[in-house]
Amino acid sequence: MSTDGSRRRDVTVADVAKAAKVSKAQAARALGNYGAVSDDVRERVLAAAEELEYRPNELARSMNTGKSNTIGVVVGDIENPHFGLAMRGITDTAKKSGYNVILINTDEERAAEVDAVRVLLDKRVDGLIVAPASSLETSHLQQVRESGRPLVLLDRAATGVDVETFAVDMGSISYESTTHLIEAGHRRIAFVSTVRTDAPYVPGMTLDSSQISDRLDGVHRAFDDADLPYPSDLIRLNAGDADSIMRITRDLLLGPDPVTAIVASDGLIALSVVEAIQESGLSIPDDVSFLMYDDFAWTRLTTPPLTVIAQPVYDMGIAAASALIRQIEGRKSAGPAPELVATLIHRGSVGAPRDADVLSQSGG
Amino acid sequence: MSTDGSRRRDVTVADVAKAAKVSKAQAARALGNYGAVSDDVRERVLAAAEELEYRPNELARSMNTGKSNTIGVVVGDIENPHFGLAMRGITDTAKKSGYNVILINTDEERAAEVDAVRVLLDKRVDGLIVAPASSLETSHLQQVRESGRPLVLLDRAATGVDVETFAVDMGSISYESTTHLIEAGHRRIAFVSTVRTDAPYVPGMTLDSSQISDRLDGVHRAFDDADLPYPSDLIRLNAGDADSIMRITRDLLLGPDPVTAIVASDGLIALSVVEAIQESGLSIPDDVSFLMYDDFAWTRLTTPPLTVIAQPVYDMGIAAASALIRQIEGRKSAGPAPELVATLIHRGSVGAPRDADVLSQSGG
DNA sequence: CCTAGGATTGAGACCGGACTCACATCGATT
DNA sequence: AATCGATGTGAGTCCGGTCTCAATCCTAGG
Repeated sequence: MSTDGSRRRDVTVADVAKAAKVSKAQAARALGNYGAVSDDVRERVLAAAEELEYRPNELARSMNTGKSNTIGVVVGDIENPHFGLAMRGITDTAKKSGYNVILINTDEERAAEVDAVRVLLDKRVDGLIVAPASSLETSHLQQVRESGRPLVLLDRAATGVDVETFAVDMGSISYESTTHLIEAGHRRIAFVSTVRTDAPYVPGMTLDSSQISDRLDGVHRAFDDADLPYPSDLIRLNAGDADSIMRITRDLLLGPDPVTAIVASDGLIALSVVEAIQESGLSIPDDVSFLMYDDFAWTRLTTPPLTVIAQPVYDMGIAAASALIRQIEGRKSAGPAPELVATLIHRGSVGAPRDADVLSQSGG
Repeated sequence: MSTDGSRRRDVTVADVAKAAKVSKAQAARALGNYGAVSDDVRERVLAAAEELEYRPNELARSMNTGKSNTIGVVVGDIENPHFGLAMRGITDTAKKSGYNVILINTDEERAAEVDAVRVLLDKRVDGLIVAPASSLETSHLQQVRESGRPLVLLDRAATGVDVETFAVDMGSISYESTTHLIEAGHRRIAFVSTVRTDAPYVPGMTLDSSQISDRLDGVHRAFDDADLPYPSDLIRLNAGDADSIMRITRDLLLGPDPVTAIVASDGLIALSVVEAIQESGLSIPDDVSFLMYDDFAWTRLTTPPLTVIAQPVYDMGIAAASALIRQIEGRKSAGPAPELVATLIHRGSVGAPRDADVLSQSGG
C-alpha cells in the first residue's frame, strides 16, 4: 500500500546523505564502496539507504564511469534455435561477469543491422557481438572498430574487419560431409541455402555470406578430389520462405535428372525440405539422402533420424562473450581461442543412391 | 586510418556548438529538434555535427528525460523456441515503436528473476515484461508495481500482481484436449511437466505455476464431466532434464498398469518423451497416444505427425509489448485485449487405445 | 517612427552519481 | 611537544545531454 499511482521520484544519494546526516560525498562513498569511510558513517548511510529503499541509478553511474556493464548482441533471427542457443551461451557468460545483454534482431537485413549497431553505440554498450548479415558490406562494423569499442563476430566472418571471430571452420566440415555423400555413391548432391544473391550461382562467385562461401568451397573441393564434376547447377541459393524452399525441393526431386541427396543449410530450411520430401511420397534415405546443418533434438525423432552436422553453438556463444568481456576489461588473451569444430553425426538419413548407374558411370 | 587504438573521446554537443560557432543550448536544440532554432543556425549545427560525426549519448539523454527507450524482458529460457518466438514478437513490436530490448534469462530460478528485475529497474528501463518463474512468490513483481514502472506478464499469471497478463486460457484448451483423449477411449492419461513441487502431486494442491495448475484443472474437469475417476497418480511433475523425463516416460509405459496416452507439457519435454517411446520400441499411436503443448514445425515431420496444442506465442509477444508500450506512453487501452486462444491441432499421434477393456470397464 | 509580442539566443541549472581537492583529525614518531 | 603520514570529510566539479529563464532581435501594427 505504499504506492501512489504516479511514478514517485527516485531516492538519490543526496536523500540518503541527508537522512544519514553526512555529506553527499560520504554517502556516495559508502554506497559505492570506494574511498575512505569510517565505520560509523558507513553504518548510518547503509541503514538510511535500506530505510529509504535506495537503489543506485545505473544510468548516472554509467555516465561518469563510462561503463554501462552492458553488451550489445546483434543477430539475424533469435527465433532460430541456432541463435537461441548461442544467445544462451552469451547471456550465461555475461551474467557471470556482471554484464547485461541488449538484443537486437535484424531479420538478416543489412539496413537493420547498420541501425542496430548505431543504436547500441549510442547507448554506450561496452562492447558488441555481431553475427553479420553480410560478410562483404562491413563498413558499419569498421565504424565500430573506429569508435574504439570492442567488437567480436559470431557465426560468420566479415572481410576487412580485423576482430576476433568465433565461427566453425565450414570449409573442412563441408568437405568431410560432401565426401561422405560421394563415398556413399552420390553424384547429384543439392545444397539449399537462403543466402541472397543478385545473380544465379556460378562456381567461385563471391557470396554475401562467408559461411556459405566456405561450405560451397568445401563441396567443390570434395568433388575435385574425387575427380568428379562439381554439379554447381544443384546449388540452390535464394531459398526464401517455407513455400519457396518446398518448391525448390520438389524441383530438385522431380525434375528430369533428380538429385539423390540434399544438404540443408540450416534447421529452418531442413524443416521445409524434409516436409517436401515426405509430401512427394519419397522416402529417406531410400529415394533421397538427406543431410543438414545443426543438430537439433528433433532430428533424432524423425524416421529415420537425420544425419546432421553438429555445431558447438552454445560454446560459440560462450567463447564470443568471454573474448568480448576480456577485451572490454583490457585483459590479454589467456591462450589460443577455443577450437570450434563441427562434427558429422551419422544417423539414418544418408544411404546409397537408388540408381547405382551413377557409380559405374564415373568409376572409383 | 582515422583510428588510434585508444578509445577516442566522444564528440559532444559542446564540440559541435563550438564548431558551428553557436551556444551549446542552440546546438542542442538543433540536434535534438526541439525549441526554436533559426534555419541558419540549424544548418550550421547539422553540418558541423555531420563533419564531426557527432552521435548523441543516449545515456545522458535518458538521464534527464527519464526515458531510456528500453524495455526489459525476463524469461526462463530463451533457448526454448516457445520463448524464442515470443521474443520475436516482442522485439519486432518494440522496434516499431523505437524501443530496445534488454533480455535476461533466469533459468527458471526465482532468485535469478528477483535479481533480473532489480537490475532492470536500476538500469531505468521504461517498462518490464516478465514471464514469472513462480506464480506464487511475487513480491519482487509487486515491487516493480510500487516503483511505478509499467509491468506486463507474459505466458503466466502471478497471484496478487494486478497487471495486464498475456497468456492463453490453459484451462479450456486442457479440458478440450483431455476430452478428446477420453473420447478416443483413453482412461490412463499421463501428464508430464517440469514444474517443481516440494511434495508429490495431489489433486487440488497449489502449484507454483498458474499455467500448470490451470491445465491440471482442465484435465480434472474433463474426467469429472465424463464421470470418470481422475487418474491423479499419472500427473508427473518435477520432470527435470532429458534423462529424468525419459525415466519417467519408461516408468509410465512399462509399469504394471501402463498408460495409454501421454501429454507433454512443452516442446522440450516432448522431445524426450517421444524419444523414450521410440526407444522402448512402442509405436505412436498404436501402443500409446501422444499429445503435446506448442506447435513446433518439427512436429509435422515425425511419423506419425504429432497432435499438438498450438499457442499463439508470437502474437502473445506482440500483445505484451504493445500493451507495455501503451502503458509507458500513458495511453489508454484502445479496446479489449486480443484473445489468445490455443487450438488443438489433430494430426496422427492420437488414436484409440490398444486395450479396449478400459472402455467397457467404465462404460459411457 | 515607436513599440508590443513572438522568435532566437546564450548562460547556467539540473539529472544522479563518481571523483578531485583542500581541509580536518588522529595516532605514531622523534 | 612538534611533525608527519594516513585516514575522514565536505564542497564542488564533471559526465553529456535537456531545459528554464532572461536577454536580444525582428517585424508588424499604430
